[in-house]
Amino acid sequence: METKAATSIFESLSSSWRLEAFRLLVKQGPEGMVAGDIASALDIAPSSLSFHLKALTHAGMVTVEQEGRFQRYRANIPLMLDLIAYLTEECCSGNPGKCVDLRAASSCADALLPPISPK
Amino acid sequence: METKAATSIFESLSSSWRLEAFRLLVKQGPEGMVAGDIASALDIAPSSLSFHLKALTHAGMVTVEQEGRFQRYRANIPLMLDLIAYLTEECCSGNPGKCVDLRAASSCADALLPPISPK
DNA sequence: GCATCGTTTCTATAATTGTTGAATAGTTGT
DNA sequence: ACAACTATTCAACAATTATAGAAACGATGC
Repeated sequence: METKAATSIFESLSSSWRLEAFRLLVKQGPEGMVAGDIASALDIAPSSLSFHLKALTHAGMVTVEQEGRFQRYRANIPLMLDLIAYLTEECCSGNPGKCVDLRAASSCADALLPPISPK
Repeated sequence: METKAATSIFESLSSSWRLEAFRLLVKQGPEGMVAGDIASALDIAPSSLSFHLKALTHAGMVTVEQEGRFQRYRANIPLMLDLIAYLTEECCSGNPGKCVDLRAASSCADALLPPISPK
């Protein structure tokens, strides 16, 4: 992943509306949600939601598919995982020992970083 | 993690300067880097870097410690991992089957999400 | 104490982002 | 073709964010 793509994604998650919408879609899984239902769930003006969904779509974090007169949105989980990989890659320059203490301090601990191994 | 804290973090990673600085610090590990070295590495004006490091510090993604006349910055790895946990929690409402295909599509695959288990 | 070094803060300006309501466009059912 | 429904686009305005250079601040060494 390039820096530009990553900043675009982070920017897309940097507003409350957009983060809440994305998390809602992550929770919803492959089923996704149509725009109107998202607007209802978040209690946001349709035009405002459209603005934010467009930002998420442009960043690639959500996909949209027409479904009759509805627009169905879905979270792009693979991209989310790629972003996580981008953020954590080269952690401590791949030096095993340096990371362990830092990992232990997280509430989610080891599950979220690739297994410790020499570079 | 609350939404507000998460958006603050995403916002702090949404500029190229800040993302590059943070990744540099992640790579550097516990050793961290002093402000001047970061500025040199990124080729950015000191006052501009200070502005961006302040944003990262305010979001909690980096810590700063005085070291003689230098300021040493370090990435907050545990918070990074907490952020990842926040982003991935409740994925597909904890419904095992729905996630597998999505996970497989990522270049980093299964390592990055908590093990699949019923809610 | 004074000059120097590393860094931050201040000031002004430029650029970007978010909000709202009205208008527009596409889809469906009659 | 028409009216109803879903959603996006547009336009104007308000608010926020980024930049660069100058000034200020704290720490160090002579």
